[in-house]
Parts: sequence; structure tokens; C-alpha cells
Amino acid sequence: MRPTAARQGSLREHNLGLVLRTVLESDASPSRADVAAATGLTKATVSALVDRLVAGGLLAELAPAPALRAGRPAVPLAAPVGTVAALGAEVNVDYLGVRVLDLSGAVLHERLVHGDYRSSDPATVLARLAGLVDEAAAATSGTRLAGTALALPGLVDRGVGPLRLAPNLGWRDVDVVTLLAASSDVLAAHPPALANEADLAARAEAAARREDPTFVYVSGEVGIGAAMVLDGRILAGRHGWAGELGHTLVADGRPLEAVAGQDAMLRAAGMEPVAGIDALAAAADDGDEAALRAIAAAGELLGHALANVVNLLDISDVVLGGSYARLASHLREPVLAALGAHVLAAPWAPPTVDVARAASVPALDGAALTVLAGVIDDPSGWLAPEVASP
Amino acid sequence: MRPTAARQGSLREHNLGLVLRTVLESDASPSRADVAAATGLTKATVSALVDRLVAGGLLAELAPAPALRAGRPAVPLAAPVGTVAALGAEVNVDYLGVRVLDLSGAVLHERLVHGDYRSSDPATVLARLAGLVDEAAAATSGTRLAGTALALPGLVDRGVGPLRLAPNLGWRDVDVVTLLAASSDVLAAHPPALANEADLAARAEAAARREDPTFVYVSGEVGIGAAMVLDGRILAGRHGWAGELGHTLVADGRPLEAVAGQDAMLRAAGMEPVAGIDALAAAADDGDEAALRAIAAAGELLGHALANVVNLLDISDVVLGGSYARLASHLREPVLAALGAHVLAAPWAPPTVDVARAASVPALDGAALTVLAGVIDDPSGWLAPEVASP
DNA sequence: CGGGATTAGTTGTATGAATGAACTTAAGGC
DNA sequence: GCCTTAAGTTCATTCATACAACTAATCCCG
Repeated sequence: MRPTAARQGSLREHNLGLVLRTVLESDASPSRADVAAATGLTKATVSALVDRLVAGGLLAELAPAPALRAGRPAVPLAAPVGTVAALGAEVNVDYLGVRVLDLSGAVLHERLVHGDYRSSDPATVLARLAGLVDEAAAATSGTRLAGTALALPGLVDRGVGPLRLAPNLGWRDVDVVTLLAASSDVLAAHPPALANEADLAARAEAAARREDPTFVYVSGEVGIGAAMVLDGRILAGRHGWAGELGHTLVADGRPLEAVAGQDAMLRAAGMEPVAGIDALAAAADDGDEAALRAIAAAGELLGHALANVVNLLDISDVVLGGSYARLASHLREPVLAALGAHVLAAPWAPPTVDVARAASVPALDGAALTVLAGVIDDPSGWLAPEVASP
Repeated sequence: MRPTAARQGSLREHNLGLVLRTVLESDASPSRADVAAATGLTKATVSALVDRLVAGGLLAELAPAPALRAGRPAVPLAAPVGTVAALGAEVNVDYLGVRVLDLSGAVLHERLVHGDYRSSDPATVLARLAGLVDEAAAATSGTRLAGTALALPGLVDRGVGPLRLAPNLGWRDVDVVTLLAASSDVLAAHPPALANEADLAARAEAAARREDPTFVYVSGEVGIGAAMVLDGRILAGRHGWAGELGHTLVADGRPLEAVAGQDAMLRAAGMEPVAGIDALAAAADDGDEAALRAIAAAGELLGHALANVVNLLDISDVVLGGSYARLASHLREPVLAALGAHVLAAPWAPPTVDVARAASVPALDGAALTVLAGVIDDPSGWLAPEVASP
């Protein structure tokens, strides 16, 4: 039985989340009356729910703004600062990262450590990450930590894991949660939700594109990950393994990653893979013929793969992230050309190619946002215990 | 504001639908007490909801079964026969079809007209279909018609249309709903919901696989359509254009349809396209080398395209429908081999290839089921007006 | 054949969440 | 200083579900 019985408490829970979401997603600081108008609930109901959220520490009342028009001045509502926070972490090929966001989306703490984690030892790397997490928790000790989430570049069972396969790290069947819990009390108390790096980056991107959150996010790192976002929801698949665009077979029977990945583009441009994507981008910006040809060739094949995705899923907007964002000015044209040529619905819904808008290292934001979404979806579980009145 | 305020009526609506769905999806005929146990609602609540549904004609009480054990015998509940019905229709390259289902899923009426509708005139064909619909409505005049839906082989805006493109019919930008309304009073009163043929066939297939409704449905007709089903929900995309697997670019840069479609397989086997898929299947069953080679070659390319889908969406079960179902015994092996070789997650979730279980011409069922799903999701809108008590 | 056990379904009261209308509070405008 | 305007609160009402006690209908067993 998938749908569950709705009891009376479900109503309150639903509306509590609705009110909280309405305030948090609003650009301005809405009053109780604004929220009532936006949600369709009555002022009385909104007041009761808001009072509960404020008492629980999930919303804050700001100082009344100077009145602009007649009538009693509104009490502006906003996300509370420094009460509830979520920690996002990431292990990737080139870096480890940790970021702490509060309910308003503000960054309370951030730490990025560059390194080379190809063919690395999981236990060592994860112990290092655990250290960063403990530091972050210490630095934000004044806030309640709602939970943690971890982005990984590979096939990972959504939620508890394990990590099945991370080709570019050289990891396979790693029980990440248990290893982390052994190195960090914070992570033992708040076991991280695991997810694919591209899926989490796409979640951050969806938050940055709230007005039209339907797109394919392509994350060009050493590998090529993708995530499909439909109406703000990530299509992660049954296990969480969706989005392996890098292993799409392209024209000559090879996987896309082998012909349009970071290393492949660098080699095609006559450069060493260790040179890095910035070197390639700089060469292309300077008009280097080999670099431009390499990027254009990769773009055409990427465009073919994306045309297949668009034909399959009816999502016409493509967002370039990761190192593809850095190359966007050169990649955009060949990708768009391939989409225009091969997308069946192009005459009625012209495909677009855009650059990612989310913060750098977006998966860190996405991971933290996953945790915060859990708080917003189940507010009553996170209301601070009220002090008993005397 | 996507999520809407939950008022008290939402609760009842939700639980009304839950109770109705529980009874309809049950294999046996559950009693009120069974429904209460299955849903978690109390017997009192279920009784009240069931009474309302029975009074409204959406559920029926059967004659009490002979008691098998101690205790008061249960009153079995079931879908009512011949009270509420839905009409599914289809225009395809080789046939027109109409089928009427009642809430139990039983076929009340069916009519299939074979023909060749390639490069046909939309107005003429749709007038012919309208005639079939009127006949069907006349033949089932004792039932309340909940609505109609129409399956079309091409890009169609989900719901009201128009039909953008149906390459194999040679239709483009046809306002199907208006044309049909002009030819049929029934369709004028119940404007058909339009959808893609493969999407609707997949819906019927999902109903036949209720125990594990997550799969990719591949419908091999003259074109190749696909539909992705996730947990019973069809991934139709924003406009309803998803699933254009036939236009996936495969190894040599041609669309899949051109190398693995019905006509392509026939030509590769040295047969005329007009011979039909049954001739090809018969030749293969007889061990004809050319036929077997043609099917195996198509299977390998189909497998490549499906491996890309599996890698992208993390759906590991493939269901062959349409003419592919007829060829399944020969297609299965090459498709499975390609999936095993190219699916990244194959070691942890081995791909499967199965034959469609739904009735023949499944899109007719799917279309009717779409309408019935609307009734189940909004039961109070379909409760027959109660007679005022004296 | 009659009482007890057992299960289905009903009745009536209690709970709790949202509603709606009247009310209070706090400003501006003339 | 009084009127208007708008925000927020109070309180009686409504309505769907929960809970518990009850009635109904059957089998089992002595």
C-alpha cells in the first residue's frame, strides 16, 4: 500500500510545511497576512502555525519595518540565523569539501582541501574528511545540526550506501557510512545521507533556478555525470544510480566519457591531462586551433548524447556545470547545433544550453539542501522542545 | 505555489480515494474490516467512506460469501459492473480501435478496424474513428461514461493537444480534439485526453505488473516508441513528448528506427516491408538465416540504445511490446548481451528483458485506464447524486 | 440445541485542525 | 483628534477521524 492513510495530524503537518516553505522561498520577508494570502489558509490558521514554528526555532520574527502605508505594520518573517543548520560534504577526484548552511541558505562555514584522490585508499581519505567535518561542527557549535549528507562521484545507493563504484577514485563496494562513523563522533551521531555528486549539484542548481526547475544538468569533471531535474525533483532512479551519461555509447561505440571527458579533450588538444581544464580553456580563449577543435569535437558528441536524452525525456533545457561551465563559450555552439539537428521536438520547443548558476562546488550546497529539505518536509520533527510554562 | 493548502475536505478526499483504490486493486473482494486493516484507518471511518462510495455507485457490495470461519460473515466489496465506464481509443498506422472498460477493468465493448493510414487525411480518419466511438457509446448506453482518451503514434501535447507530429501517419499539427468534436456528440461532450501510444501502452503494462511497476517499455511498431515507468508513474515529460527512443542516434549516426524498426528488419532479411512482422517472425522460427541475422543485428543496436537508457535512468527491467513481443524469443538474447556489456550497474542489478503481459492493443486499455485513474483520484467528483430522502 | 467464542460492522462521544466573523492593535491621513 | 486601513488575535462552529462500547451474525463445542 503505497499511499498512506491521512489522519488529522497529517493535515497540520502538511500545512506546517507549507507555511514554512512559503516563508523560506519568498524573496521578501512576508508577514503572516502575506502567507495567508499566498497559501489560501486563513489568517487565524497561519498565525497558529507560524507561532509554533517561531517557538520551535524554524522561523524568526524580524523587527517591524517602518510602515509605508496605513494600517498596523506587519511583522516580517524570515529564516532564523544560526539556529538550525545542515552539513554537506563531498569527496571528489581533486578535492574534499565541507560546507554548513543554515535554513536561510547562508554559508556558516566552508572548507575545501585540494588533492589528488585517484586510486586512493578509502579509509585514509574518509578519515581526512571526517576531520574536516569535526572542524566544521566545532566552528558552528552554536547551531543545532539537522543532519549531514555526502556527495560521491560514482554509483552510490541513495541514502545509506554502500558506494558501489567510483571509477575515477578507484573505489568499489565501500561502506562509507560505517568508515566515517568510526572517525567522527559528529558523523556517528548524524549518519550522512549519501548521493551521487551530479544529483546533488543538480539540486543546488534547481534551487538557483526556482522559476523554471526542469533541465538536464551535465557535470563535466574527470568523468561525466548528469542529472535530470523535473519540476524541481531530481530523477535519481530506484537505487540512486541514474545519470550515468558518461557511459553512453556514442557514434564510434566508445563511451562518451572517453571522447568528451576532461582528459580526452586535453589529449585531443595535444596537452597533458595534468595540465587541467583551465589550461585548455585559456588556450581556447587565446584562439589556439588545436584546443578549439578539441572542444568543438567534444561538444558535437556531447550534443548527440544530450539529443538522445532530450528525445527520451522531453526536457529541452541543458545546463552545463563543472569544467563544462568553464568551457561554455566554446562548447555551447556545437552542442546547440547537435540538439537542433537531432531533437525531434525542436521546432516546437527549441532546446537551450545555459551555464550553471549555482555556487562553485555546487554538490556541497546540494547535499546541505537535501538535509534542509528533510527539515522543511517534516517540520514538527524538528521543532525545538518548548519550555514548559510555570 | 505548487503545493496547496490542505483543508479538512482534502483529508476526506484523500481517504475516499485510498479506500476506493484499495478495493479496486485488491485481487479478492475485501470486506470493510479488511480495508481498515490494509489502510490503517479505523473500521468506523472506513465504513462511513465505503457507504458513501456505494451510494455513489463507485463500489458495490457483493452477496455475502458462505462463511468459512467463526464470526459474522463479511460483506465483500468490489468494483461495480456497468455503472461507470471509460472509453479508450487509438489511431495507429495499421488500425483504428475503440474499447470501453468499466471500473473493474472488464471490457464492455471493443471494436478494431484494420487499414493502412500512412499518409492519410486526418479529417477523414478521425471522422471514421468518431463513428466507432458513437457506436461504442450506443452499445454501452446503460453505463455512465466517465470520459474518453485517445492514443496517437507521435508527439502529442498531453491532454488537449494538438498533435504535433506523427511521422508514420504523415500528420503534422492536427487539432484532433476539435476535429473529433465536430463528428461525434459523445466526443464533444467528453473531449478526449490525448497521449502518446507508447505511454498509454506502458500504463496498461504497469497495471499488469502491479507488483513491480518500474520498467522501460519498448513498443516496436513501424516506429519505435518507448515509455519509462517509475513506480507505476509514466515519465511523460513536461509536454508529454518523452519516449522518442526511435530517434536515438546509434553507432553509425542513424536513428534507431532506421536500423531496428519493423521495415528496416524486414528489408535486412531480404523481405518486402509489406510482408509484415508475422512473416519475419515465421521465417525466423523456421530457422531462416537471413531473418535470424536481421533480428540479431537489430537486437544488438536496440540493446545499445536501451543500455544508454538504463545507465541514464537506473531502470533495469526492459519490457518488449508491439512487434518486438512477437520477435522476443529471437531478440531477447542479443538485447540482454548488449545490456550486460554496457550497463554500468549490471553487477549489482542485472538487467532483465521480458515480454509484455498486457492485453493486445494495450494502448486502448491504457487510454481507458487513464480516465479511470482520474475517477479514482477524485472520487467525490464522480459520486452519483444521491436521491433526496423524503 | 444452547452458550461461548469470534469476527463484522455500527453507534455515539471525544479530539483536534481549520474556518469565519468579530474584535483588538497599531499605524497613516486629513 | 477622529476616521480609515491593515495586521494579527480570539472564540464559537464545523467536520473528519479516533476510540470505545455496542449489536449482529456466524461457528464451535459440549
